[in-house]
Amino acid sequence: MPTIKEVAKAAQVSVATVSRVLNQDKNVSPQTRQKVLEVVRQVGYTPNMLGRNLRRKNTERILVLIPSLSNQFLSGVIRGVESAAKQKELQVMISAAHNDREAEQGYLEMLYNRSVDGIILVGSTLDQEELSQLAGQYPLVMCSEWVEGANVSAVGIDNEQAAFDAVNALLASGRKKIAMVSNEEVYSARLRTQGYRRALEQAGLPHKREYEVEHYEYTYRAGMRACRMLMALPEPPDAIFAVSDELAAGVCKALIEQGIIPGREVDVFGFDNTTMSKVVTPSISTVSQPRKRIGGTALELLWERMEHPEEKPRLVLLPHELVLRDSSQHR
Amino acid sequence: MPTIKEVAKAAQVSVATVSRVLNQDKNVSPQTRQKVLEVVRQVGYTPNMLGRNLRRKNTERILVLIPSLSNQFLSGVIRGVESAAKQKELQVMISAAHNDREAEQGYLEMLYNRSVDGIILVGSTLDQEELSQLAGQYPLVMCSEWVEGANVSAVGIDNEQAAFDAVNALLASGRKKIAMVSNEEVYSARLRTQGYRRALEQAGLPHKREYEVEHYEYTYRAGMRACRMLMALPEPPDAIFAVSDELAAGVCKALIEQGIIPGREVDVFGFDNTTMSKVVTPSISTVSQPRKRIGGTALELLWERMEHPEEKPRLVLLPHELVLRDSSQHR
DNA sequence: ATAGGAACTGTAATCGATTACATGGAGGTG
DNA sequence: CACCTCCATGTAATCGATTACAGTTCCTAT
Repeated sequence: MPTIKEVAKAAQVSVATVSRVLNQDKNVSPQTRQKVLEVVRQVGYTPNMLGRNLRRKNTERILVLIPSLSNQFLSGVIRGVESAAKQKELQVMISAAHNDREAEQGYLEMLYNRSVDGIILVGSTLDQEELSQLAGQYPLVMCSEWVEGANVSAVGIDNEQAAFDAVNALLASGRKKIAMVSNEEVYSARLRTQGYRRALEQAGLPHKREYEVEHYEYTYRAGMRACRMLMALPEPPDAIFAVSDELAAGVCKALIEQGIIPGREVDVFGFDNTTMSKVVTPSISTVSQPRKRIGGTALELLWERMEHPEEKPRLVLLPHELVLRDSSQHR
Repeated sequence: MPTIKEVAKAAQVSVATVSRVLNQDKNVSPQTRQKVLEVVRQVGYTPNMLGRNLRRKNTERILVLIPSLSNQFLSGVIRGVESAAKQKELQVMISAAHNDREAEQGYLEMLYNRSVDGIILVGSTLDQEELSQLAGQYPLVMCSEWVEGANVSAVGIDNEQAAFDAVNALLASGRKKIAMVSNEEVYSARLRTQGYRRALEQAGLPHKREYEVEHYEYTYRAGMRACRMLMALPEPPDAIFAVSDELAAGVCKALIEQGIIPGREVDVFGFDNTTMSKVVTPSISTVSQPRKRIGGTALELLWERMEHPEEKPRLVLLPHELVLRDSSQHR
């Protein structure tokens, strides 16, 4: 791998001139430019980014740090990030923190040690204090999942309202005994539980404690377990709202195992509009988030932080939509 | 963000000494070490990786380049890469190339320009020539999906044999009209088609051209389309083998739409043992690959290339397993 | 007592680029 | 012709670390 020095020698110019050619500096005569480019092509020179980055003090690279890779919804968000990043000529890298605090901190350190120019963080194991402090010093924004009270730019949907809407859809088709499968560890899920409660309250329905089932994983197994618990109650629910499609798919599977067809005796509602909600039979009603727009906005917010670090962080809420399918009655 | 120079001044030592302390060089007296560490903690110093990387000529960072993020199977593979990388103290970054040649080349350039120390490539749009050349110069290995004839280390399963086994399982339960949904653009799928044909041949069955359906996507929609085509044939198949679970799920969905229950009149077999194959009803028989082991081995192969670039690339095939579920008859 | 070596520390070169500043020549103007 | 400007190019400083080499001190063995 040749260096700029070797190129300079071969082209019989100084390294400065080579650098100018490569960085489109106008102060180069057409002939020298030609000659340099010729040599560059001939020896197959590519600038060493380690040198460039050190001098420029940046990398033109950002990191998207997500909790887990096997998340269809997030892959849509990342598509949004990628296409917005392309506009700004930023390279996008992804890493998974797996809800491991140490791993997360290891990746966040890339801000300190300048390995990346900024980070888009999806969820976090850090607290509001730590996040606010970090975001105050470095370009850091949150996306889809954020932390209550943290002074960090963020983008997502209005989770409380979305859950409220979903539950109202169930109420509208006559359901009265609506259960919820949630996860109090995640802020977005807590908000959804609040929306669920508000909808019940507004409809004048009591909200029974035993209708709120907790699970710390968004897996279909957890959904199955939750469903079995709910259906074993003295007064089983006639609708189940889960905070993710995979949970909802598990709920449906457990119902089917018991001979109950989702959408008939019991309605099921999911969240995120993933492929799974479309593929399973019956298909699952769900809340759709504008994934690509969320990702694109996250990048814009990050850019804002990079260009104007002094400005205040802001929260952007984008509109959600209900997608009604066979797992819930409707007309 | 303080630099090593400022730390040195504050600790009243030279930058060399600070560097020695930070890099566990034994030639430092306990007192100075103490003092330096004190200052480091106090000012919150973190070494700037851009400087370190330039000097050391490496980044201790590798890239896993995959075609798409929304792939449950690959996320397991990456878990395997991550845990093996942890042992070697390498940081793992992931990027998606989306089958876009330009995007792929942009990421591969990170080898040339030293942004990463090595790349694990899952599939590629490059040809054997280009890949061989690249892998000859830089640490590059392929994983799960590789390219015929490329002189590159790779790890995966024996796709031909796996398909052979899957089709034999269908034959064993009495199926005779077995169709296949494949993708001739992908080498692993071509191998699977070969295994399918070999199984039919060995069973003395003709392989009908119209039973081999092509699709260039691994989506459930493509699976549905393929299934509708197959079932519209004058002599529809009594079993359908798809090269991915998502395709298989689409096949099942289309069957159900026609009132046919997978596993009764028509068997369905998928590939990869993803969550989806378990969640859908009926659950789908599939081929399971040792994902984490594949990922771990990919990292070991990459490490081999990094440490001993002169040694010949090698191909590692790991064992697969059939997972029989409700979508296929069996006893 | 002195040579030799070990232990500790500092000076300065180095990695590969970018870029501020200096320089020299061409061309224009009064 | 003298002077100024502008363009093209080169020289050298710089980014922030690591590390080869050199120097100093002090201990030990003869």
